[in-house]
Amino acid sequence: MADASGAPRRRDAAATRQALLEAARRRFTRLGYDGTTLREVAADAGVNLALIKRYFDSKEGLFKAAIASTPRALGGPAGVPGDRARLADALSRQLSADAWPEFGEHPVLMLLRVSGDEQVDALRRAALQDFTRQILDGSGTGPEKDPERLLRAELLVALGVGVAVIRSAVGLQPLRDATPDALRGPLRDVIDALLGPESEPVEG
Amino acid sequence: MADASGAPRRRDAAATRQALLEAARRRFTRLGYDGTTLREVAADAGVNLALIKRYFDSKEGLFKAAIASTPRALGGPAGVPGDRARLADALSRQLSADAWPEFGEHPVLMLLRVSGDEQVDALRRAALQDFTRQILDGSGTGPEKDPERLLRAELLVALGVGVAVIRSAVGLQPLRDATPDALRGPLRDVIDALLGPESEPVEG
Amino acid sequence: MADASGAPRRRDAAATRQALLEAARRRFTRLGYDGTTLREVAADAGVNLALIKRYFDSKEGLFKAAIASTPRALGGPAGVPGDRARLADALSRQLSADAWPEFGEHPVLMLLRVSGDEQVDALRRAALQDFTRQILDGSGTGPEKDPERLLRAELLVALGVGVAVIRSAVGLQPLRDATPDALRGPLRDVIDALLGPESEPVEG
Amino acid sequence: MADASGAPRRRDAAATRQALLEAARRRFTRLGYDGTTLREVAADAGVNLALIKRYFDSKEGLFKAAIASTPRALGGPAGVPGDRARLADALSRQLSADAWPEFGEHPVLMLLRVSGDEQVDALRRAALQDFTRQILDGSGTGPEKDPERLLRAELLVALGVGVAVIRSAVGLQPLRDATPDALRGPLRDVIDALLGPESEPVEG
DNA sequence: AATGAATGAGCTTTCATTCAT
DNA sequence: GATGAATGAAAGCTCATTCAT
Repeated sequence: MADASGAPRRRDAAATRQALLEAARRRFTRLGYDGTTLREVAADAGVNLALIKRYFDSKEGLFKAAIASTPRALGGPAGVPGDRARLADALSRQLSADAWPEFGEHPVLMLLRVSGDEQVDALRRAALQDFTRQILDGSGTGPEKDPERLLRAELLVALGVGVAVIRSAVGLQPLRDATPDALRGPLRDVIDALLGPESEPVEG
Repeated sequence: MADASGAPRRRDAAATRQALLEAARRRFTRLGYDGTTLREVAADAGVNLALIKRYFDSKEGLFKAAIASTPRALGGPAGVPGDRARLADALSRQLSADAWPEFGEHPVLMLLRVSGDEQVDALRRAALQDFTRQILDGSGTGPEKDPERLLRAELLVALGVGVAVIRSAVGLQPLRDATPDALRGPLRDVIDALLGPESEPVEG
Repeated sequence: MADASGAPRRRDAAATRQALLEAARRRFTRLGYDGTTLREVAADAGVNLALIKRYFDSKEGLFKAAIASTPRALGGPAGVPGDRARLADALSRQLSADAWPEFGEHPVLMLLRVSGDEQVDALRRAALQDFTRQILDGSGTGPEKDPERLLRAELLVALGVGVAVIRSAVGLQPLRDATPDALRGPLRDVIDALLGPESEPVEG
Repeated sequence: MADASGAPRRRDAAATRQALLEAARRRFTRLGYDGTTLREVAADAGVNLALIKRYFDSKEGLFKAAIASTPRALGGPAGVPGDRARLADALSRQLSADAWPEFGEHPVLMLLRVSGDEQVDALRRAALQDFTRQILDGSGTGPEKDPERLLRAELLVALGVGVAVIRSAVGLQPLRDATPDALRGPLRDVIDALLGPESEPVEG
């Protein structure tokens, strides 16, 4: 569907692997694990089906690689630095309608469902815990580890997941086409509500 | 798994149909569309596989019926009446760990994914719009239909969806086992943040 | 290859199962486990491939059923009764060229190779031990259980297995086309050599 | 598994070919034709898979070479010389439990099954006829070529084949672990029974 | 109304083989 | 001479669906 770009890309293992990985990521993100067939992934990548076994061993291996190669940073180059405004900004961009054009959908969707394999579950949990930690780090308050604070950060993660899921599954308007600008205000309000007033502007 | 209650329930169309529907709802909710097999649904219901065709025509027909039969009320018997505290209360109960024991998971999960069929999409959209409307109705402010207010309500719906999805997919703690009491505070904060301060207690 | 007899034999579970079993037995006997494909077995039986799953669950299930349904009696209706001449007679008939026309080969061939599955191994071992016991029973001597006597009986079983294998694999002449009459003399000599002179003609 | 001896054995065609051949012989003997995969053979030999094509052209080519390179001598360095005792001795050693440690199983097992290819069949037949001839030569009687005598020699070959097959396939005890000493007596009896009393010790 | 036999299509996986380098 | 990338065909298995009682 995508990369079958005429020239058969012969004899380039790295490129072939990469093409398969990207095709898989797109399909897994949009269609889920069961909805994705290896034949179609191979066709998208423009290579032979059996190469999936060669490079990823099995469908599960391909899925794990796809999950592992998914972007995890919430915000800028080095994650989200420490203040509330930047967190709101990062989230509103991440959750806007036209983010992730190369996936077709928000990549977090790949983290959901399938279940069963313990290793996959661990990967998914780790990814989401990563998001939670980034939110806490970016919330501009000390690392006081009280459980309610953790719960509140997880609720913010849940909000993000829910936005991605709803957009992908049913496309409610106006959420479906919301721009970063439209989301920034409401998200900032939610962040403040969940994480409390920003701790003193430490830096003057 | 459930209703194979010995006596073969011969010749009771309505009961048979109902048994199939409930079995299907449970499986679709927990395992998704692809993960649910008609044989198992029929076995759960204790009836013959071919009756699914008779009553629902096809797997998709069964799925549609399951979606259509899913509870839509956010709160009490007639939805959520008009004040902020009750909305927070209803949501915290709905999203707590042990709600919906008869489904195994939060029923909203059935509304997600599969896609493709236009009719199914319409059903799902309608269900989620229903939630949005109930939230707006329950938010204690006038029905001023500005789009941002709608977006903010949808974000609250997204939060709920996200909680259900995360709990089902990966089970982050402490969110996974959160009780209604643990959720009430944070949710109240989010509600207030998204829907603004409650309009003056109209009734004096 | 065999039973695709025009009329599709619709709606007769027992007959369908039987047809599959016979087709499987023929193929397993001639071609071994790996050499037998379920598609061909189904084609031979003139039924759909998926029915193998229905009736035997898997290839291994089919194989087990085929082994279990294989004849085990060395001789007459009730095994080999007690004297040397009848044992020689039974063996020479069993190992002659044109025995087992309905299998294509000697059914003992199905008992060989594949390995791996413990349950299958047990079935095979039991079948061959059955033969050994029948030989000892038919040897006209007391049941003195000394190990060498057991070893000698097993060598006789080995001779039978070897004849079947050689005939099937390479077809050495004159062994390949040997008639019961041609085999009786040599086999009688071997039996006597292995099991010792017949114990006193009891009914002297 | 065997020859991956560190240094990549570069540029030594004969050694590479030999390593492949030995690895193939081991696998074919233990696992049969279908159970042997070329990738594993190549891995055992520590060489690249494609070299099998270079040296043996195909899986069948490799199999033919493996068959052709299998030991055919029944007894000592120059086959079995002429007397009955030595034949029994040679056979009992050949058929004992721990003969052929370098194959894992008795090499005659490679001669069985697969079928189909005429050339392979000819090789196998020739090998078994070789055994038959050695037996007749070693039986201490004149080369009177009557067919029954041939049949009797073939039955002895069949006994050997059967022992190897049973040991490999199911492992009946006590045959499975029989030592040369345990086999010598019974085999001597069978030899005498099949080939008749030794003709006068011609050589004084 | 209800049952269970039968089917066709499609999936993942496995291999021998071929092709560039 | 040797390597590793790439391919095509076929296998076992699963499932929604249809057909005959």
